[in-house]
Amino acid sequence: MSARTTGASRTDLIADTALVLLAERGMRGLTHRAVDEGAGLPQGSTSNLARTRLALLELALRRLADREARVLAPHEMPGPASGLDQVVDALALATHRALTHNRALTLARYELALEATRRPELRRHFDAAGARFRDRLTALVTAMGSTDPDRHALSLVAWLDGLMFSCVAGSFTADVPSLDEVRIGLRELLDGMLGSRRATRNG
Amino acid sequence: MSARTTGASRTDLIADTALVLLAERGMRGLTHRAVDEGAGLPQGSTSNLARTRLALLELALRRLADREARVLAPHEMPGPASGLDQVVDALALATHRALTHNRALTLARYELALEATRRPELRRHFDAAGARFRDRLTALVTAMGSTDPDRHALSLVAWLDGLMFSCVAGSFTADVPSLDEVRIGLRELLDGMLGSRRATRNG
DNA sequence: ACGACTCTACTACAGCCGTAGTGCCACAGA
DNA sequence: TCTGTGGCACTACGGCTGTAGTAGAGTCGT
Repeated sequence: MSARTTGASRTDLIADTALVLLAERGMRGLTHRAVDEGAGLPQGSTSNLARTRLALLELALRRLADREARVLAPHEMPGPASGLDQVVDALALATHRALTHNRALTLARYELALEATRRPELRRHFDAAGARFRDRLTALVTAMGSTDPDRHALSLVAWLDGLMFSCVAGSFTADVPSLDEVRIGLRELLDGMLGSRRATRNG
Repeated sequence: MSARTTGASRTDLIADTALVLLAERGMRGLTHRAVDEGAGLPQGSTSNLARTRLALLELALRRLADREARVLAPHEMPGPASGLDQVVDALALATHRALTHNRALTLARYELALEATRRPELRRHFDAAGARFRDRLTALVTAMGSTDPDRHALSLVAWLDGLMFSCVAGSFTADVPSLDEVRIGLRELLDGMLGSRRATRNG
């Protein structure tokens, strides 16, 4: 309740508010003044912390990467040594959470991804964060016997990201698939990629 | 040529310019005045044709649906009676074109999809257009022997849309996959969905 | 030929946006 | 205690945005 938030927590508050605004009002709704108001801080606070608009976007993106890294933390994700089922479960769970509990964060990410198309500074941060996740997936499919890890990792990312986008902003907004549906679909994709030899093993 | 464009062609010119602006400058770059300038029309033209911002967005969305409908026209897409290979080829080609020749249109679609999250009027138009495509896919996978056509159609849309987003605005911006890579990935997904019985048939 | 109607060009205005300048306060080091 | 240093609150301003009013030109039916 201290109206006074200091240091890092103040920065995080502003960044989180920016992410919420991105999700709720889009790129046009993110302004210095709107963040001040949304965060309950006096006018000028945001403008002071992030002097330019680009600085504000970078702040939000850094915070987004932090929070998603926590969600996808290594200890949450199975290592390359794990079985297929564990990988499927972990990925499906993370995806399902992004559609429900973390919906706002997911939306904000797409807003920033589109903006990064036009802002090289953002794109750099974005690619760095994405590469970490992609490399993890590449190692995973390699361990599973993929014959073309890079392409398979792309395929996997595309399916996961596309499912999230379709359910959050696309033609499937109404009904979010259940965790089981995500799991089954993901399993099918992996079966197709890895060949039918391990297709229906369950366990 | 005539600096004077009349009637429907004028409307289309304004809508197309709006789509280009969405792709190149994003939601914040789409303004009545920017469209005037981009289209080479006198100031006030866009403001007059689409009095409010929502009207301008609806105009752009209608035009987008028209142009995409032409790309995905029935005679371009194989009917339910076609073989698996024809379906894969047609979908892969349309997707690959969206990444190369129609990249701007694809980007504009994602901008509008995100905006539709917050504008019920846009969402209605959007869902109607999406439903037509989805229904076609549902019929297709049904004809192929899918055991769960709705979920498989969603899976297919997710993969296609996710691939496009990842390559146009995501972590794979740099290298667009070749037409063959799209085809192979799509084939793998279908194999997984439909079971391995028709997996590697070729021809 | 003429009047009604539509489309176009131009202008006005209130509000909001990004950015930057300035003085103030709290706290750390000497 | 004095002083400097960094963050904070507040204010200013030029520019752009969405929206709307109005008058004139062009078009069509009769």
